[in-house]
Amino acid sequence: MALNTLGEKTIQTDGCCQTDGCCGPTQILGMAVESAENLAQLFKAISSPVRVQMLDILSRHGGDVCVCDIESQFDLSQPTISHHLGVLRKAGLIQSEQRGLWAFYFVRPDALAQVSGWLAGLAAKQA
Amino acid sequence: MALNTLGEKTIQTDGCCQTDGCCGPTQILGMAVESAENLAQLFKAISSPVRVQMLDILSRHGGDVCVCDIESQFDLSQPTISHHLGVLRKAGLIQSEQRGLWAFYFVRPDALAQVSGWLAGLAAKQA
DNA sequence: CATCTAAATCGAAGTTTGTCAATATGGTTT
DNA sequence: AAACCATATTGACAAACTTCGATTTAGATG
Repeated sequence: MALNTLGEKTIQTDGCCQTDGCCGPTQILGMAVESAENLAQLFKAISSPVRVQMLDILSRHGGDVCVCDIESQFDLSQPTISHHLGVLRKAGLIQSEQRGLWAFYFVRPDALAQVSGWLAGLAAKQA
Repeated sequence: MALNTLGEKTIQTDGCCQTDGCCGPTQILGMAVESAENLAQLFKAISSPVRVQMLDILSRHGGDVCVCDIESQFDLSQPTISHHLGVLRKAGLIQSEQRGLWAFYFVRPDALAQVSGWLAGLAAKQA
């Protein structure tokens, strides 16, 4: 159990361990580094105003949206739009489908739910 | 309404407008740029593995956590820890309280709920 | 087949981020 | 008051990100 220099407990152990020696201060890190990296990567993918708006557009529309229509909503070059869509796609948050000359994008609700769920869990643990 | 060069509708208008001319293609962007920037800033604050783990630690523990105990969970210098905590604090996701020599941090569930809520809304809109 | 079009990729410039050593700040102990 | 301790701030540097112009790719059209 972690003690500060006053000898006070600075981390309360929960349920499983009420006594010293049961589980040390390392216990307060309950998340695998790997999970943290996966989650951080998802958050990083959303962490741009452009990509937030892209997700908004795609979700607001029930189905597929043509890249050309996304492009027209921003004052950005075509390569930049393509880059941002690529970031969201590589993160697994959206998916694309080629139909003829056009590419259509749509959100992957499962991926969004995963991120949303983790955040909801954080807030919920706060009694 | 957006048409591709085949003359096909590439964006379906929803409920409010079924005919051309009611609301143009600009309608598909339903979010204020300002909101997008605010949300993106919150996501950016979470978009690092270190800060994801910090949020996990703080939420896993019901109350305040001393900085010294957070520090001991990472193989990072003290200034770096302080920097990451500062990013989360400036974003409004966590809050700190000075008690004597020590600083204690805790999460702000309302801020987490805001982000989580937006994401849940995105996923929900997908019928 | 030559041309056109939509989207992706490449390469480069400018900006932001992550990290640490050094230092500053503000409270505590002797 | 002098020394000490925990945390924050500053300054510097490397890595990553954003953006664009130029080019490439792949499908459609004449």
